[in-house]
Amino acid sequence: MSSDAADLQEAVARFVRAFGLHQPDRTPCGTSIPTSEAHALGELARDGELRQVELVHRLRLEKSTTSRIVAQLVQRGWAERASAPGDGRGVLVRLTPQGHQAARRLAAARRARFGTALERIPADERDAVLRALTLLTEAVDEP
Amino acid sequence: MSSDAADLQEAVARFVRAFGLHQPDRTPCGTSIPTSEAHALGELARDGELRQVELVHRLRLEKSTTSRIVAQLVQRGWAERASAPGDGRGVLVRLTPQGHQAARRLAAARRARFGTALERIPADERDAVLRALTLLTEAVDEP
DNA sequence: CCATTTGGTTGCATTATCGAACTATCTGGT
DNA sequence: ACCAGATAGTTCGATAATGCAACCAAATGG
Repeated sequence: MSSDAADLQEAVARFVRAFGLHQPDRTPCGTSIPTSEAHALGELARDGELRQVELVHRLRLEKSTTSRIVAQLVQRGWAERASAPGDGRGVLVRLTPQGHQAARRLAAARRARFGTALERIPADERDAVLRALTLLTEAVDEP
Repeated sequence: MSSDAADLQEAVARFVRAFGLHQPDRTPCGTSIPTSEAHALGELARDGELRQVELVHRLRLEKSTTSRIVAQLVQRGWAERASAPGDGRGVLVRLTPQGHQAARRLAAARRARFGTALERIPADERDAVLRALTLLTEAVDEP
């Protein structure tokens, strides 16, 4: 049985719905922060601080959208803007201590959600699933 | 190397961004109809006609949201509502000829998009990717 | 026959996204 | 040095999508 484009399309569509990616205001992980902020928070937690433009690239959003997301993080007291060293145009976004704490909560919620999912995948298939997802991401990614 | 929840979370996050699931007004497949309508259209094309409540289940959306999506399809002239046979409350959503045509266009666009993605996946991995995606969908789906 | 469940619709509130217009800064070529 | 063009951000306006609550109509089951 060889897979064709339609099968793949359908599998992706199913995944999107099953995972609840339709809900923009609630992360699939159950925390109460908006999805985009969760993505941004995750990236920021990874590096502690990031150029805003780097966030644009990682999140694949318009700079205007990204600017707003950062503004929201700042408003929550989770991040602060500083001017980027060596570039007067740039903004450096840095997590505050509360931001780091929020990121830890988010990470815990994610672990919970993905942990139970992982348990439902036969142990000897887990690496294959992860690998497949990575392959698919690269395949679907347009440059 | 065994996968853990964090790896899975990250892989999913990457996929979501790479595939462009953030854009609500344009399907990842490049057609100009809104994402939700595309999903609905796909399901309707599959069966020709569906109870609206069935659409609610398949799309995993609120009945209000679904009602609106159907209204939009009707407004485009792609679907029509009829009262469900044997149930005076129910609505039967049926694709019009133009609706079927739109569905074919959508299917073609999807094939194009997923076809090139598929080409980028090594041939001997394709079945594995599809299988993994299905496994993941089941794992992530909460009852 | 009435209470409850089920299927739908509409109004209200939130959130998200993009593109365009505008400002500020940096960079490369002359 | 200087100016044109690229780059980084912000703000504004328009669109889309979603959920919840309130409400109505039809079915169902004691």
